Amino acid sequence: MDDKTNNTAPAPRRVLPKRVRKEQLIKATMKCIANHGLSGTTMALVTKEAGLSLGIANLHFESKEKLLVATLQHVTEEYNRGQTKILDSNLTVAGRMEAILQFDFSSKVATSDKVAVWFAFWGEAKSRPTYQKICSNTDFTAEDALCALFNHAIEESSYVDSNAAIIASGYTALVDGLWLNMLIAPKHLSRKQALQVARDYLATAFPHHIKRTTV
Amino acid sequence: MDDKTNNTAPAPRRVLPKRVRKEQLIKATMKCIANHGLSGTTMALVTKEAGLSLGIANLHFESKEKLLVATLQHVTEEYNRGQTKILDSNLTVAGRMEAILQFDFSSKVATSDKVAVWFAFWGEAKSRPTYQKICSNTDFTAEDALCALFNHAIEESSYVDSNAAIIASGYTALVDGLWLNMLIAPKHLSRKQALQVARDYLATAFPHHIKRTTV
DNA sequence: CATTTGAATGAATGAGCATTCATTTGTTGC
DNA sequence: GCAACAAATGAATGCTCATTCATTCAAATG
Repeated sequence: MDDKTNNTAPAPRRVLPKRVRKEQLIKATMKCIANHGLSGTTMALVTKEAGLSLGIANLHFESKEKLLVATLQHVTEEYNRGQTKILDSNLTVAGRMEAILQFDFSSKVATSDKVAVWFAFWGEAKSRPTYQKICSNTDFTAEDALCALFNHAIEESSYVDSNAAIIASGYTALVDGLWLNMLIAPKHLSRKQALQVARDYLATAFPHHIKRTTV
Repeated sequence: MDDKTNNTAPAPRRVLPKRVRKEQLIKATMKCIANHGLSGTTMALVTKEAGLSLGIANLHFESKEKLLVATLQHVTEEYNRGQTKILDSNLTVAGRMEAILQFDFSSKVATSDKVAVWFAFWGEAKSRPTYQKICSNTDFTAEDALCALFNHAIEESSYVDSNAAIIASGYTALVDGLWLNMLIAPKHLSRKQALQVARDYLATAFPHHIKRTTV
């Protein structure tokens, strides 16, 4: 009787394709960074979190450093893809703006885990060219895309004295700053409040496109 | 020839008061964090940077952790003191606003070294209650103080539909975000540009107090 | 000048951690 | 059913680094 119901499950070892293993490990890395910080993230913790053996991360990623970079890329690429999808959609300019707002503060993007990863790397970026490149490229991409949208809005309603580049720069920084505050003091700044602050910013810049929520 | 002119200066040991040593070590820690990141900051590096012996940091701070916390506090307290000094001054409301803008993007505050320290700890704050408390308290203090100033401005010029709390929250987040971008991509966002973005924000909210810089 | 005090030093210690690789085990082709 | 192969494991290895503490030395005291 090779009974599978023994509760001290010994070693249900499985062979799975590389893709699946990599994904498992990246997910586990994100959780570890969120819960223990970048400095507290060890290979032992990550592999335990993934329910796998110690050696497996090096098998699939070659080194801890490469696993970390892959994790950062995973998060940033996910963000850029989501943003691009909205900006390339066939919504109206106002519709796209509203969608961006919802996206930036949705429960999918503004997840504590993901934002924690984001800032963990940002904090080390100054001394790590690899991290710096990934982080800044993500930000540039996001900002440039927004700039294009804002220029359309300015043309459409001929706002005077408006500078799309400045507003895009401001909006990007504002979102980063709000995420930071949500991360560190979620009880002080909720997602809903952060969304209100961001909407307020766009409503002020583009009153014909975005309506301020009544306070 | 026991020649004292040998250029590998041997050991001009000095005894100095605790206060001075502590300050030296905190300065050195800031530099290390800026140049090597929090994870790359070792006791050996810090003490070498300070030109002192390996054991001295533990002598004066008891542990690495306590040295790091002292460094974070040094930076945050300096910021809060500077901000308070402006807000408690006898300048007009508009004058205080302008002074805050200049202060937040002055070469004293927005120094690469200091901002790097700031964000290095912010990145780890989620998993470190001690860091989290210091970082979030600093932000609350700054935000509350601004909120009071903005309320005065609203009374003064009876702006309609303005909510000081939201604007303060937004301004604080905006400054954090701008610092972040300056830190990571100084070539993409200069101090001057960042100041313009921040001024734009306040000029939009308080047009009677702050004038937009022409673009 | 002799003595005491405690600041400063840095070699030695030991803990923690990434990485390696011999071994085990599941899978595939014959 | 049996090789041959590749995925997975985790004990062992060796390195990095915070911390300790016996020793050295500058200043204060009489």
